[in-house]
Amino acid sequence: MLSKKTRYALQALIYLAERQDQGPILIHEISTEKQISKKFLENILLELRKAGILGSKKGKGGGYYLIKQPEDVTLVRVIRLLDGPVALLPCVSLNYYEKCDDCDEATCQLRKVMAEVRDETLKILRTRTLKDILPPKEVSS
Amino acid sequence: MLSKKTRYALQALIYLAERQDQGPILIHEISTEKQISKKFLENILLELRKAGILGSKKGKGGGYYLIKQPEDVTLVRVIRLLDGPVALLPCVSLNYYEKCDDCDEATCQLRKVMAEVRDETLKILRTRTLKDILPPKEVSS
DNA sequence: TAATAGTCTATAAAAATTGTAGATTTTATA
DNA sequence: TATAAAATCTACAATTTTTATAGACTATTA
Repeated sequence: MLSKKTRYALQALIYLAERQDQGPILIHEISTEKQISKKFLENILLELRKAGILGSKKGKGGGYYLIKQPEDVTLVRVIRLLDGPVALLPCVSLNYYEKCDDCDEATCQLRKVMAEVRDETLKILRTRTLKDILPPKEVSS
Repeated sequence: MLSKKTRYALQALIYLAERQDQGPILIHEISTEKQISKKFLENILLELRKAGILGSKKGKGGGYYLIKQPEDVTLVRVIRLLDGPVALLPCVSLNYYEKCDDCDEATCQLRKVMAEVRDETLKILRTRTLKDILPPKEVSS
């Protein structure tokens, strides 16, 4: 399961993507609109900024804004940043690899299955971006 | 990531599958061989028994044994039992569904992506069984 | 220079995971 | 039939992770 942190991050990113031309948006506004604890959201937005996805401006008229195009922010990037590994076992994680003490990697069959799961998951999460999860435009009747 | 509980369960199942013809195996033996806390393992084996995957016998000469054929124990079954949902969001979980408070299911685009991830993951985990993760037979030279 | 708004460090609270204790029940067998 | 063996059950404890908060600090604007 994705953590709340990741889900909050995605919600905030959607909010900012929808207002990309409106200049800096207040943390407070996002936290109110999306019902996310403001202090918690601060940390999340900061991480997204440090990762180069968001920009920020301090002081009056400040706030956060998307500095990438929505189609350039992959879901896997956000998930890894806030949630950590995508893989189901540390020993098959590409970005957070750790040897597992219980399996011999050369022969462990579970590892092979989990590597397949990872690959199929990545196939999807690497190609889908923020743009793909923006709400569909309303069509008037 | 799979929990230790699930990983311990899989290890224990492998151990028992390899000894399916040897009658009941002691918890103590599995815990020693696989380096798993005995008391913790007790709980796990009990869950597997209640789920109808293992059988047990009390008293002298007792222990646990596999009551299904390894090819009939899917990985998804074990994972769901010990770990819970396979899906990355509660609102796309087939077995542990919960409405999410932050998305409108009809239009939420993230939900669609996560449903795809779930489907691809299930494609693999539903077809792979305990038999598939047993160690390969040694081939003499 | 006052008000605004993000940044930083640290901590606290809550939840989930992992692990333990000890009494109880069942079974085999001496 | 008494004894030892081994799973079962209930409850709790410790640890780790996740989620949330506090408050001082810095930068910016007007």
